[in-house]
Amino acid sequence: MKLSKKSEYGLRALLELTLVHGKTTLQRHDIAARQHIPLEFLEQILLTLKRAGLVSSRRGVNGGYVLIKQPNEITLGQVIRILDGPLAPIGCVSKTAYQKCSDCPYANKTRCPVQQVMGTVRDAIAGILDHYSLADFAAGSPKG
Amino acid sequence: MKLSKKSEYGLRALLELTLVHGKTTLQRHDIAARQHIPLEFLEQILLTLKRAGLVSSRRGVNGGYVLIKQPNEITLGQVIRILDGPLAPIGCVSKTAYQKCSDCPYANKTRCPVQQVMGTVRDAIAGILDHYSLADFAAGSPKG
DNA sequence: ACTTTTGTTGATAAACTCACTTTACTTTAT
DNA sequence: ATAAAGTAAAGTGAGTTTATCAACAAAAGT
Repeated sequence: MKLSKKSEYGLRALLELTLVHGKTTLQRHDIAARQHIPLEFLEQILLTLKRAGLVSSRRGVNGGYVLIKQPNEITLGQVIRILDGPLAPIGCVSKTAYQKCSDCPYANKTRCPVQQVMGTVRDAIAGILDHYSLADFAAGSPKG
Repeated sequence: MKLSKKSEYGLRALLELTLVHGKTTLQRHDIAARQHIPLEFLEQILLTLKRAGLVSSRRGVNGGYVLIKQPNEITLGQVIRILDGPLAPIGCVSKTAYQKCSDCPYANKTRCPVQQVMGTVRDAIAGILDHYSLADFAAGSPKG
C-alpha cells in the first residue's frame, strides 16, 4: 500500500508549478531545489508528465515547464496513475486497468472475498484522490 | 498502492481456517490446494502468522493449523500489517509505524500538502481494513 | 523402537522494481 | 557560434518479492 518516490516527487513538482501557474515558468533545477528532488530523476518524471499531457515545456535559454491545464482540472489520482499505475490494491478490482486474476479459486465464479474488500478499499482511495485537485492540494485544504 | 501476493495468500489461508474454525484443523497442503497457493511459500506465511500469534499448529500425523483467536477478533488490517507492513502510503502518516520524512522541504514546519492528503488516504484504508474481521471476510459481507 | 507424517528453519536464487545516474543528443536565445 | 536549456534511452546498484530446496525436529501410529 505504498506511494513511490516517483509519485511523491511528481506531486511536489506539480505543486510548485501550480503555485506559479499563470505567472511564470519554472526550470528543472528550480523545482528540484525547492522540493529537494534529485535533478535527473526529476527530469524523467517531468518528461512522463509531459507525454501524458499535463505539462508543457520550452527548451533553450529561457525555457522551463508550465502546467498545461488548470490546477482544478488535474486530480492527484490522475497524476499517481500516470506515474505509479492503477490505484487499486489488486488488478481484479481496478476500474482503469482491470486484469482478471489468473489463478484465483473464485475466478469468474461467485464473488471472491478478497476482491470484495479490496474493491471497497479501491473505491475509498479513488474517492479521495480523484476528487482532490492540484488547486486543493496547493491550498492545503484538508478535504477535497 | 499495491497488496503483495504474500498478504493476499495470507488472507486466503486465514479464510480457509476461518471456514473450518471450531470444527477441524487444516494441513498446509489442504490450504494450498484449496486456494492455489505455492506450498512452500505458504509455509513461510503461516509461520509468520504463527509468530504473530494468529494461528497455532500441531505436528504429526493428524496435525495442521488452527486459528488461535475468534474470527471476529482478527481484522484484515492486522493481517496485512503483519505480512506487508504499515497500511499508510507514506511513512510520515503511519500511526503504527511513523517515520519522519528526512528530506522533505516541509519537514517539521507547517503542514506538508502531501502529508495532508496521504493522511486522509491512510485513514480511509485503515478505516475499512481495521473494521473488517475474518468473520466478515468469510461471510462475504460487503461492508465491515 | 521405528517409521511416517507432519511442521520448522535457514539458505539460496531468479525476477522484478525502485530510485536514480549516465551519456548522448536536440532545440532555442543571444 | 555558443551556452543554456530540455529530450531520450539505457544502465546500474540495492533492495524486495516470490518463491524453492534441503536438512531438521517433533508428534502419532504401528
